[in-house]
Formats: sequence, C-alpha cells, structure tokens
Amino acid sequence: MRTDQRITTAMTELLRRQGYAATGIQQLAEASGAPVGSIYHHFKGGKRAVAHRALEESGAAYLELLVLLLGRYDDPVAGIEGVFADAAETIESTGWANLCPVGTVLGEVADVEPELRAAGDRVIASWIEAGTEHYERCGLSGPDARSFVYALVAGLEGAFILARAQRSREPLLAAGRVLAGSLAALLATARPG
Amino acid sequence: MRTDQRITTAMTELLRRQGYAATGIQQLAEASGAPVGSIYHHFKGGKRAVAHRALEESGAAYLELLVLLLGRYDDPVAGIEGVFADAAETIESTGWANLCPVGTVLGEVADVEPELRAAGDRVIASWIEAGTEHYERCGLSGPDARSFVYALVAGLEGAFILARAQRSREPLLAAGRVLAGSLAALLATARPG
DNA sequence: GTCTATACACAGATAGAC
DNA sequence: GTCTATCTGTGTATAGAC
Repeated sequence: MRTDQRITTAMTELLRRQGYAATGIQQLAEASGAPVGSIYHHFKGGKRAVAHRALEESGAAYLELLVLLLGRYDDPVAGIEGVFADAAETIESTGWANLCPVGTVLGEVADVEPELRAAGDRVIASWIEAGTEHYERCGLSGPDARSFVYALVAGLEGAFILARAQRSREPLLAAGRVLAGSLAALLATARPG
Repeated sequence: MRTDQRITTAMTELLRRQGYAATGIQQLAEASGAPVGSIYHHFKGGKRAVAHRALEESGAAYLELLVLLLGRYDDPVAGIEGVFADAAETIESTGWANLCPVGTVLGEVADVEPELRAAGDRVIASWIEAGTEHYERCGLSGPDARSFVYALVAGLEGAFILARAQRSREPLLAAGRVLAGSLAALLATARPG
C-alpha cells in the first residue's frame, strides 16, 4: 500500500478512537509506520491536512456502504432495522470503538477548525443527497425523504455515542426500531392502500 | 460565585466549544479567572476531575430542562417539535456552538477515558429513565417509551452535530418532525380511537 | 485558600543528510 | 521519497511563598 494511504488509514483509525485533538503526529507516525518527515512530505498541511483527507475518504466509504446496506432488502423498513442491527453488532465486536470518525471529529472541532468543518459539511451533504434520492425511489415525497434521511443520519450518529458510552447495543436497536416505524408510517401515507 | 463553581462553569463552556483533549489547564485558568494552582487545589484530580464534575452538572441541568420542555405542552407530539425547534433557534443564536457538552465529550473520550465514560453513562441513564417515565405517563408501554426516548436523545445529539457542521437549522427541524410523527404513530396504536 | 515559578514531557513542525 | 535531529512552544502537574 502507498505511504500516503497508510498514513490516511492510520489517521482514520486514530480519529475514530480518540478524536482529532488527542491524536499526535508522533502517534500517527508510529501507527502508520511512516516517520514524521514522511507525513509532512505527503501532506504539506500537516496534521490538519491528514485529517481532512481521512474525513473525505471515510465519507465516501460510508456513502457507498449506506446505499449498499439500505438497498440490501426489498422492504425499506427492514433495511432500516438491518442497518442499525448491523451497526450494533459491529460496534460491540470492535470493543465499542466508534464506527464513524466523521461524527466524532465534527462534534469536537466544528467551532475551532473551519477547514475540517467545511470538509465534514460536504460529506454530510453527500449522504443526505444520496439518501434522499434513495427514499424518493421508495415512494416518499422529496421533503419527506429529505427529513427522514436527516433523522436517520442524526439517529445513527447519536446512537453511536450513546452505545459507546453505555457499552450497550440497546441505543442502536431502539433507535432503529423507532426509525423503522417512522418510515413505515411515512410510506403508508405516501402510497395509501 | 464560588471559585470551584466558576472553574466548573468555564470548563463546561470550553468542553462545548472544543472538547476535552483540546482544552488545556492554562486556558481553563484564563477562562475561569482562577490561577492554575487554585484549580488543582479545588480539584485534586486535575483536568479530568474538572471535566467529570462538568459532565455531572450539565447532565443534571439537562435532565431538568428536558422534563420541563417536554411537559410544557399538553400534546406530547407538539412537545417534541417544540424541543427541536427551540434547540434549532438556540444553536443558531449562539453561533452554532454545541448545546450539549456530554455528547461531544463522550464521542471523543469514550474509548480512552474510562472515568469520564462512566460518568457520561450515568448521565445518559438518568435521561433515559426520566424520559421513559414521562412517556409512560403519556400512555406508551414501557418498552415503547424506552425505545422512543433512546431515539429522541440519539436524534438530538446527532442533529446537534449535523446542525453545527452544516450551520443549518434543517437537521434539527427535520429530525424533530420525523420523531414527532413517530411519537404520534406510537400513541395512536397505544390508545386506539 | 490564592497565586507564581518551574519541572519535565511532549506537541507540531522543519531542515537537511541520505 | 525516507528518516533523524532538533527548534520552539505548550501541555499537565507540582512546590512553596504569601
């Protein structure tokens, strides 16, 4: 694997576990196997630039994953419960590590790192757009689809936090159940009968 | 105001804005007006102890606030939309600062600060318990109430992140709309007719 | 209980040999 | 493109005068 890719991947993992501020260049060097000088060679902007790349990469990966997971079932309602159940299983099996560095980092730096906030903004916008199209194809109106996707992403990110804090799958399973019910109700009114 | 209270209050504000790792003792001293030595005098455990206290205090404050806001309307569904609308207005008027230091800090330190994670766990448990009782009184079954409260708290925390990242009220308003609809559906099946 | 000075480790970043 | 040594600032924490 190329050096810059190894650095980005290591950064993603560190952001997941401990966030942006607590992650040091030295630690990144150890985790990636690349010496400090190499990091600055590949990323002129230093730590911030590496994090920027890591957010973009994670954002794109989750965009693919989300669409894949949601489309896995014929029934959209089952798809929602499936996504949350999968997340619950994964998060426990990783020892309650965060699944999404984007949410963690944005919560931490949105007020103090304009560049990273803007990168996260673009990532989230891409999720909302793709999700909205997905649920429009399922039969929801544009506004309903968009609202539901915001609730879905917010519910996922929030439930990640609760699940990690409580070391329990319950927050994810509960949020999935409620959002699945919500989608069922929206679909029922959208295509009555 | 007492010195230890000033320190705790300043820490809460700093945690909100920039999280735990990025907040230094020196910065806390400046923000609180108390010199470094006084911080260590009042909080033997240093930075971690101050953050611990700040989380407990914020948790208790939000417990009161949440119950107050939810009970403000006779109609529980209107209460949900009211909470999210209020949050949207407040978050914008503060320049997109985080409203809840608990979520931010937990996302950042859950894997690396066991003491703070445990403190946050207790705070969240207190929210879930109080919220569950509230919605049981509204007519939901115990399991439905508990699931809905998890979805509610997760939706709030997640929407805070999205709203700050996008500098938009839309995530909060959208999540509120969806969760209000979800509660309406749950109430309709709980007390038919 | 308040405040200053300081110890010691480590941060991010850079220069320059290889 | 890789790696080492190092610069400068800041981090947490403490000792001890007041």
